[in-house]
Amino acid sequence: MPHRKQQSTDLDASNRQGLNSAIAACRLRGAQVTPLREAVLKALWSAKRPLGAYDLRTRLEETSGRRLSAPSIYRTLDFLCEQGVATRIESCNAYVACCHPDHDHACVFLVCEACGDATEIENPKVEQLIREDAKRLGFAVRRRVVEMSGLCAPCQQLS
Amino acid sequence: MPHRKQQSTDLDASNRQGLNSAIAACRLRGAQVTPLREAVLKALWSAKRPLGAYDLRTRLEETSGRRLSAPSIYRTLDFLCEQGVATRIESCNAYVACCHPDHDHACVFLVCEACGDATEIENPKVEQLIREDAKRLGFAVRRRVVEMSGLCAPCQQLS
DNA sequence: TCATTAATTGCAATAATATACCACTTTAAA
DNA sequence: TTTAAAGTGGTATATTATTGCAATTAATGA
Repeated sequence: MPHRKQQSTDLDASNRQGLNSAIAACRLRGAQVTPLREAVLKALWSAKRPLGAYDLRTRLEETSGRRLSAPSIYRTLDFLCEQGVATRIESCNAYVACCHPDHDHACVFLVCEACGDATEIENPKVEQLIREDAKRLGFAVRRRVVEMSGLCAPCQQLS
Repeated sequence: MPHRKQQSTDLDASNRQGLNSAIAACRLRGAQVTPLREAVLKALWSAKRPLGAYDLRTRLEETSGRRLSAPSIYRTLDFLCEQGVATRIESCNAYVACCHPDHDHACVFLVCEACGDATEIENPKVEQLIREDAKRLGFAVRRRVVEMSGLCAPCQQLS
């Protein structure tokens, strides 16, 4: 029986702050933060866990009352990932709001197979180790994917 | 202009050895190595780079002259991954023969975006760092995905 | 301000990836 | 050799993602 956080459409204070700073970061770079982009980002912040593109679409359609096409969703997600304010979790085909958008680092995600929660942790040492390995091989790293799946502490209790 | 290794259906000596030791490893565990499983594994070893499930199907159909269903391919790939003799590269939706099937470690893959080659490296320190992080959070890691994408040395020269 | 260009969005169609389900066959175990 | 388990074949379908083009909106420069 998985432990599952309650879904809510509104943001608590800390998430609202995260959302706002993400928006500010995009604007600083001269990127347009359109209503659609903001709505998608807000949905990610309010979900707190990875959402698939089509899940996200359903949520946004329910919230906004209008239809959204798959390409719109994917384009928007691509934009948010490029801006570093969202991240694609490759092992889930899903997307989360990024909690540390301000610097270029190797985020490590711990993804619970039972409840679907994804915890983002930072570890500069992991980043550095990998960078050294890559350098030794002459490989120019552009993107890092570090994802652990397993069981989070609450779900271990429940199983 | 990407650097691309030549495709070949036959295995050179080192790949043949890898294939054989993978087969032996499965058998040691009491797992059945059926003709289909062996054929898929051989195709992965001869490709040397990640192949998508449908690519793999095409190759096997060309080699064997008979049709193969998608479910057969996926089931076989799941088996090979469970046995640790193949790995799914999440960021490519593709599969490679695993070069180090014998122990449970965090493989790091360097995937070239230009030529598609995937280099597997071992780094026990990465494994350990991640394990420590997870332990601190009470997270029980089951599966590790560590993938870097970028440009391999030969492709950097060509660009 | 208005024209021009660039960026963004809408949308239909379709591609690519993956799974559910059920019948049948082969292999392993009793 | 019967029985149970494991593996395979195949259809259909689910899920995830992209292409291509038209319409719209926003940014830029005269």
